[in-house]
Amino acid sequence: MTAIANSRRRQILRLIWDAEHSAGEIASTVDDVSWPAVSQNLRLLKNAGLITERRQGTHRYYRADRRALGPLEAVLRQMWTRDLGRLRDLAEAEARFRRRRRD
Amino acid sequence: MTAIANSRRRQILRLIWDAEHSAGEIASTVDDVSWPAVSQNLRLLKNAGLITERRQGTHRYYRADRRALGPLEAVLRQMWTRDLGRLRDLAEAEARFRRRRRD
DNA sequence: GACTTAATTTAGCAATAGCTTAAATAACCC
DNA sequence: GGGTTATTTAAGCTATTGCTAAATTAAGTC
Repeated sequence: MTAIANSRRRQILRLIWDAEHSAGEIASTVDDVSWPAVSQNLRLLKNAGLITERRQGTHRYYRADRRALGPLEAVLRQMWTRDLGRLRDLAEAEARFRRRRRD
Repeated sequence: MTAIANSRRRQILRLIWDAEHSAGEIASTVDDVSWPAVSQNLRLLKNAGLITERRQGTHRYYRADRRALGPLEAVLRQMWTRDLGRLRDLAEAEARFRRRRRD
């Protein structure tokens, strides 16, 4: 529960929702944060049993364990679409602002 | 989301799930915690829009806003029954212990 | 108005969460 | 073995969280 209470971790979960990704891919996608921070969040998610880890060579691939997430899945989906809504609103406000300046 | 990440607040929500209760009733039911602490958690829940408040005289009655909780309801129910399970397990372990001592 | 009861707000404190930088591990390649 | 790449662990720091005790507000009663 506390695992998905954090927005960075929700972002990570979204990244590894449909397909597995290596720690490096995740860390370079999530920005404004260092690699170790991402690694720590991955460990927390794994300890909570919400993601799976597959090691291959020097890489570690992570993936959301949707079964383990249970009813949290619905909550996550709601929050993700809400985030998208906020982004869209921001973009629209930005566009209105530019249009007004141009006129 | 962070609102229900806290076990005290989940406990409060369970108390005011089916019927409204006054702040005092809630505070005296939830134990190991002071009134102000309960009051603060109630305010947090209210700011998050998850509970409603009705004032009558010197009393304030709170109640869970199940519509606002949306998919969080399923998560809460799962956690509550899980807590019950833990309590039952504890009780059973306790019983086994006593039985063994009695023999 | 003074008094009681119900509840909240304020101030301050201890524990925790999440981060950063630097050091360590682990698998691979030459 | 030495070097490189991928990732984690460790140590330490700051911000936030949840609490308590004390002060405050608010509504009713005499």
